[in-house]
Amino acid sequence: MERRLSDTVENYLKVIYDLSSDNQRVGTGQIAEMLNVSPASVTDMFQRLASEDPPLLNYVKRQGVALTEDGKKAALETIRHHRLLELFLHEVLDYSWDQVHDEADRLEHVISEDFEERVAAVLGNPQWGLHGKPIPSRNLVMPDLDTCYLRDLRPGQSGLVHSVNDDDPGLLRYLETLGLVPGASFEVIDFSPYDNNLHIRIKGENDVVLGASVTVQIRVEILDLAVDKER
Amino acid sequence: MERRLSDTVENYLKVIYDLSSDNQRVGTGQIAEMLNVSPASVTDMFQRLASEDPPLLNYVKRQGVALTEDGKKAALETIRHHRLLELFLHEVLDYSWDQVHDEADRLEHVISEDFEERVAAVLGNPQWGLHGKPIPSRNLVMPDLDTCYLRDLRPGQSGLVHSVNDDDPGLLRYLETLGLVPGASFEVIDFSPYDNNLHIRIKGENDVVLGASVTVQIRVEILDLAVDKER
DNA sequence: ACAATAATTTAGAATAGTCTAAAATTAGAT
DNA sequence: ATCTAATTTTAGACTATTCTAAATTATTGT
Ligand SMILES: [Mn+2]
Ligand SMILES: [Mn+2]
Ligand SMILES: [Mn+2]
Ligand SMILES: [Mn+2]
Repeated sequence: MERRLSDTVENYLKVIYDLSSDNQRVGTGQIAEMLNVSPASVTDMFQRLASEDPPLLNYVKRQGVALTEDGKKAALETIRHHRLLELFLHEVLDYSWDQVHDEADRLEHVISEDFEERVAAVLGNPQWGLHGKPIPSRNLVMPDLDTCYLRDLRPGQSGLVHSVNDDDPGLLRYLETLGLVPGASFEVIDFSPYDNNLHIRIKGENDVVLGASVTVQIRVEILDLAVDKER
Repeated sequence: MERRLSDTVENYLKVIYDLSSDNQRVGTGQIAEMLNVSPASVTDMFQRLASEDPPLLNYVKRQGVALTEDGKKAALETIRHHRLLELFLHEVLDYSWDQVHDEADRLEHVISEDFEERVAAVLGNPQWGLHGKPIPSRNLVMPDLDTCYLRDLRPGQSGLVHSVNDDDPGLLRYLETLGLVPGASFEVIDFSPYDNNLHIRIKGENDVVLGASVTVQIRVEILDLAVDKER
C-alpha cells in the first residue's frame, strides 16, 4: 500500500490520469510528448509499471495503458498534493494564479501526508483548486463532473466557466484580463466553422473572439436555459 | 554560477560545511557515517565534485576535502532554505520544533528562489532559525559566532543557550521540557570527570544533570561575570 | 490487396548514485 | 624500525532513467 514512488513515476501516473479522462487507453506517443521524453523511454516505463508487484498500469502491447486501481490512487494522491499546494501558494505566499503551477509541480512529490493535512486544514479543506479543477478528497475520491470544452458550444448556448488549464502562464494572464475565470458566465454569440473561432460575450466584461487553441483549454458548465431540454 | 545541483550533491555539501567548522579538512569516513553511505561512495563523490567545471571541493587524496568558495555558497544556499523552511513550518503550519527538521530536509532542495524570498518576507526576514542557529543572509553570508559547546563549561561558569542540534526529535522534546531552549540562562553547578556529566541550574526551572551525549548537542554563549576577565 | 507511412517496441548504450570486495596506504604500538 | 589495525581508494557491478538507431507492427490510401 505504501511503496515510495519516484518523482518520475508519479509524473507518469499523473499524466496518464489526465489523458485517461477522454480516451480509454493512453498511447506511448501521447505520454512521450507530454513528458518530453522519447517514445522508447515510455514503452520501457509502461512495461516496468505494468510488472510491479501490485501493478500500477494495465499494459496491452501496441495499444497503450490504463491505470489500475493502485495506479489511480497514486495519481490522485499526487494531484491532491498539487492542487492543495497551488491554493496554499496563492493564499499564503501571494503567488498569482499563473505562478503557482511550476512551484507546485516540484513540491507535490516531496511533501509528507502531515504537510498535506496541515495545508488542507489551513485552507479550510477546500474542494476546488485555484483554476477550478476539483481537489480529490483526503481518501482520494474525485467527484464526477458534468462539463465540456468551451470549444464544443455553439451560438445561443450560455455557460459558466468551470475550470481552465493551469500549465500555461501566458494563457492564464490573458484569461484573467478577459475576466474569463472560474465562475464567470458567458453567452456564445457566433461561431466560424473555418477556423473554429468562437465569439463570446462575457457577463460584465467585453466580447471576445477566441481561437480553438484557447477554447480547448477551458471547461464549462452549460447553462440550461430551459430551451430544448426534453426533446 | 547557476548549475542545477542534485539533491544528493546538496546534501554532501551541507554535511561537509557542518563538519568543516571544527576541523580543517573533512574525511571520507565522517561523511560516510553522516550520510549513511559507504566510504567508497564518498571517495567517488569527492573525486566528482573536485573535478567539476568550477570545482565545488578541494580534494587531497587520503586527507579529505575542503569546500571551495563555490561549494560553500551552494552549502549556504541549502542551509538558508532549510532554516527558513523550519521557521515557516512552525509559524504558519504549526509544526512543533521537533517536527520541522525532516520536512525541511526534503523541501530545501526543491523550492525556488522566489519561494525562498516570499517565505523570508512573510517571516520578516529572520536572522535566527527555530533552534537558534543563524540563517545565512540573502546574499549568503553567515555571521561569525562566539559560542562553544555546553560540554566545555565548568562549575562557576554561567551562560545562555545559543542553539541546539535540530536533527533528533526525542532530544528536542526533552530539552523543551527542561526549558533548555535558545535564550535560556543557566549556571554550571557541578562536573563529574568520570562520565563528563554536567549538573546545571536553569533559571526559572529545575536543576538537571546532563550527560556528554546531550551537552555536546548544545551551543552556549558564556556569560562573563566580570570574573577573571583580563588575567 | 499492398506498398508507403506512422507508431511502437527492441537493442544497446550512457549517466548518476550506490554497493561489496580487494588493494593500497597510513597510523599505532611495540 | 616493523608489524598490525584502521582508513581510504580502486575495481567491478547494479538500478533507475534516459537516449538513438534499428526492427517490427499498424494504418491507410489507392
Ligand atoms: Mn497546476
Ligand atoms: Mn497525500
Ligand atoms: Mn534542521
Ligand atoms: Mn536560495
